[in-house]
Amino acid sequence: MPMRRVDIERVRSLPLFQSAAQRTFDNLIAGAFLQKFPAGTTLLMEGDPVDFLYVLVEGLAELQGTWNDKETTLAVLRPVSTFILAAVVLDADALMTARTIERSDILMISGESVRRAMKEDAGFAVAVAEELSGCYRGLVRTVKNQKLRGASERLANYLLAEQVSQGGGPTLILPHEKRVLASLLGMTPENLSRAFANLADYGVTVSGPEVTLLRPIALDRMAKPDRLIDSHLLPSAARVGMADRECRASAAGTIGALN
Amino acid sequence: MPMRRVDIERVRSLPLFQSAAQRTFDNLIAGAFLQKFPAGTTLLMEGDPVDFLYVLVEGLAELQGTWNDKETTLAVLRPVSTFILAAVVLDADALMTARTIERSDILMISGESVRRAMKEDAGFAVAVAEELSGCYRGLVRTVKNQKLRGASERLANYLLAEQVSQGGGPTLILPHEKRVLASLLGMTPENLSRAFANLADYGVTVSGPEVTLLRPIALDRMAKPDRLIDSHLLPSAARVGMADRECRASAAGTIGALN
DNA sequence: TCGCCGCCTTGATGTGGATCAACTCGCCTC
DNA sequence: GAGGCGAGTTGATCCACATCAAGGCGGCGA
Repeated sequence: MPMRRVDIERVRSLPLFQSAAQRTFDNLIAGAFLQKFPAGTTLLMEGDPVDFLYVLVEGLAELQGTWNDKETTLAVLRPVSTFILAAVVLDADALMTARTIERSDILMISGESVRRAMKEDAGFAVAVAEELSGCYRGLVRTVKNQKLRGASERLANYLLAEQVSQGGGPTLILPHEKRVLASLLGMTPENLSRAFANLADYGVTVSGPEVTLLRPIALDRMAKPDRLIDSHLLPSAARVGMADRECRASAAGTIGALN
Repeated sequence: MPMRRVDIERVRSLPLFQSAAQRTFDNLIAGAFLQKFPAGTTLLMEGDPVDFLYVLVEGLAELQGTWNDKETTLAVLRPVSTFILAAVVLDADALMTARTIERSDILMISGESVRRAMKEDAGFAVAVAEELSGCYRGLVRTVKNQKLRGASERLANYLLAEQVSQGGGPTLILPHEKRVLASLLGMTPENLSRAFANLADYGVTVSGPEVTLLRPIALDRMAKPDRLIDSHLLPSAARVGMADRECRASAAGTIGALN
């Protein structure tokens, strides 16, 4: 329950908190608490009022949306990222359900104190606006990805993005069940299997959670990744700093800090 | 080119600017200019650097995304709304193309000065964060709408939303060409026609741009609108103020202030 | 007034993806 | 080690939606 110094440092170094005054940051974490949740825990239900800003410090979590008994995954979050920020800022009800995928450590910061901190510390308010801008742009990418691409194209681009985020080697590990990936990419599990089968022609081989890209150039040619949809291809690597936090948000995949 | 007092007042009363200090506001519009554009003008191309925050004061505009020679409409904007805010905050390239649909009056505010104003005026920075939160949530609704509903369901919900936004009468006027609507709803024009035909069973009759809902209850039962997707059904109408700006963002339709 | 040109509609056909059902395989329990 | 999951794959079928091809209709310019 009490935060370790290490965890505090990790949170402090998030873009969201980096430019906040020390006093602001102290106030924020003063009333916050770190909690461990087992896999599969629902942290927050769609439609519920949101009392906390959540920070995933360790583990894996998922944001999903529901309608008419259908369910879809909107994002998979990995550490360290914040979520539910927009609802906190507006003090509104959650539009998405948040669930842990793995056992996770989650920091919960009072929403009320976040709103207060924004009013008192312009630096923090700016950071919040920047974070939200990145989230927003991540979602724009997601919508374009959904509306403009077919299923295998979405998968191909997801794989290419995962590849770079896992170091660029030819083989990568799917970070979670295929069923979750299918939902994230907007298809059924059955269809994800078939999409993988299609990509075999482009040198994609699958073995359990392990995917190897044997012909990355061929795959790239079919995937046609685009910097205005797929955030893994950065403009030039020059601007690594602040404003680039957007780059953590991937259209098809793990959206860094979503809400 | 010089702004009329009326226009200034309209802009000033936007949620984005309401809580800004007078001095901040004056600085912002000092370097701004109002310009008229004919219908079909491209204001900003996908991928271009963004130098201005745009405010649609009069007319109708559209935001679209492209990939691989395909095009899709992400939002239709009506006055008064701002757009391209997220890109301005991050000083990043545009992810969407902005086009006028009708002859429009557009106010352009220096992006640089917006970023400066945020740092100097915490009230304004908070307003920007709130605006972005609303935009973000609008997009979450859009994604859910897209991934969870079928074409006729999307159309039905669009019509119900338009109905309330046009005063609640049984007949409403489509604000733009059907082809744009089709793209916005994620289908082809041909399919939009057929979707309208489907809805005939639920009392929807179409005559040119004029749509009449003869059996709103039946239509509602098939559309299954949901407050977590369709923002036209507000929680309680109690909170009309600030934080509720989000309500202007409609999942399927005219997203109030998008970027 | 005629004729052209978009927008919209309608029909015929094709296809991507959903659905339903069966089967495998690894894992966990007993 | 037998049984029983639940995840994943595979195949058969179905359906929603896209695509292709005409045709109607209204607006606008010559």
